[in-house]
Amino acid sequence: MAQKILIVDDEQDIVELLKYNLEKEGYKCYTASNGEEAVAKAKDKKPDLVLLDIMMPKMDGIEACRLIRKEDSLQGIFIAFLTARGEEYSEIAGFEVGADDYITKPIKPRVLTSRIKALLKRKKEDVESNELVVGDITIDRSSFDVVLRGDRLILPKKEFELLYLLASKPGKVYTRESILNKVWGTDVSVVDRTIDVHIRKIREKIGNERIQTIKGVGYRFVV
Amino acid sequence: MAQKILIVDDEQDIVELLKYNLEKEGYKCYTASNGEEAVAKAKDKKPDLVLLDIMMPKMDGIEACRLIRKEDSLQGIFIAFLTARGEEYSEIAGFEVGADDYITKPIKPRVLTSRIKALLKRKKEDVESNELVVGDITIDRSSFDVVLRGDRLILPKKEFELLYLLASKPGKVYTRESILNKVWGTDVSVVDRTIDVHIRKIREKIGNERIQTIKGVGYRFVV
DNA sequence: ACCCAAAGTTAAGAGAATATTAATAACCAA
DNA sequence: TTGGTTATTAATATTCTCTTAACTTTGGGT
Repeated sequence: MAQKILIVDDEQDIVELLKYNLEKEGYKCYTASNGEEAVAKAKDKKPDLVLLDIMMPKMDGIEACRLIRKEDSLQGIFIAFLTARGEEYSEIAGFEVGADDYITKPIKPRVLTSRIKALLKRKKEDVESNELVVGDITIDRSSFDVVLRGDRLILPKKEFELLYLLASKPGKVYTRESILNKVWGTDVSVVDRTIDVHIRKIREKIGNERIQTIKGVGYRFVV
Repeated sequence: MAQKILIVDDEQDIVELLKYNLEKEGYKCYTASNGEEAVAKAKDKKPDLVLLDIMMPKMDGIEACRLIRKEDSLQGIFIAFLTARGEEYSEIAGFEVGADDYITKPIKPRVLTSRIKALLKRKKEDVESNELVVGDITIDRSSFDVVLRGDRLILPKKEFELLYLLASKPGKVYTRESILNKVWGTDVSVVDRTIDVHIRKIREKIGNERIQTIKGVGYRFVV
């Protein structure tokens, strides 16, 4: 199935230009003209990639990006900013908010398509890896459930993400810091005990022995 | 250890600018001024990232990139092109030849460092999952495991760090002073017996003969 | 062989990190 | 909004690591 791209810009000309060129390459395109619309359409269409202009009325691209990143259902989505040359600050903010790439205007169609192809190729490779089987546990990102020796468990989001992280590299010790970065994100600030509490909840459900504590270091999942 | 960046550009000013800014961020930088030199230095220094100008005398960046990609010993290396605005063709060729990113001139230091950090962060996490194999012992930083002839041992943090230090250079004698500096840090003050006690605990677990005492000097790990 | 500084040993207590519990806050769906 | 679930925090308990002190042993130098 064709990969989907959501194009967001308040200048209609640019939207058309992009849409024309990308559809020629076989991508399915959707469009939006401001941040709010972008977030709504992203939730609705679940595109693979969002091309997001930064300067827009109502809600700017940075904010839209932040909201999209927060959305559970839009996890592996790629976001690339469209930015005019010279918007130095925005570029930095863009990366901090989790952009995967940014593309400078004026847009050169051949460059654009080449670049997008490269981006989406990476993505395609990632995506197929969403069912984890470790020992007697199966963790499935797409259905969001954990199956332990035949029993289906339901974990809330944070617990799921945390378990998924640990189980994705069995044996590897994750420090509290890296757990925070990966499960909670870089900008939030939560107290350390929060992690313990989540670990405890998970242990309650899957058994104590599967997650080990390495005191002074972190946690790891063992088979 | 600091991550290494190889900067390649024929314009000395640009090389200096990049070097200055990246070293300020704590990266170790090497430089080259043309494609041939770049390939040679890449093989020699094994950088984590190559910043590669496209237009250069002797051998251009595209060709250099191709050669680096072919080199077995340089597998996981990252390559980002430096490209002047308007070099449309080159950008496309760059992606086709396997660039991970490209950065447009004129270079804005804050954007550059922000971007490079994002790139290298991904990489660092992979690399650091390295294991040390000395004789019949395997010491794995990422899992915090010490495996002795198949048996998995769990050492507390300090013991682990100490063993890791000694085992990282088998045969080398570490003085008490340097052990303190590296395992405990420069500012703390602990009594000398503390080291003995830790050594003892380690010896208990891995056997006496693997860590030798050189009286009046220090300790060393032997195979 | 003796002395003495350096290293080894042991056990106990301080201290730090994590576990647990319960209460509160944020969130989401009906 | 409301009711129910999830997330976070605070307070307290528990566990394990680290350090120390006191004492013993070792081994090189005279």
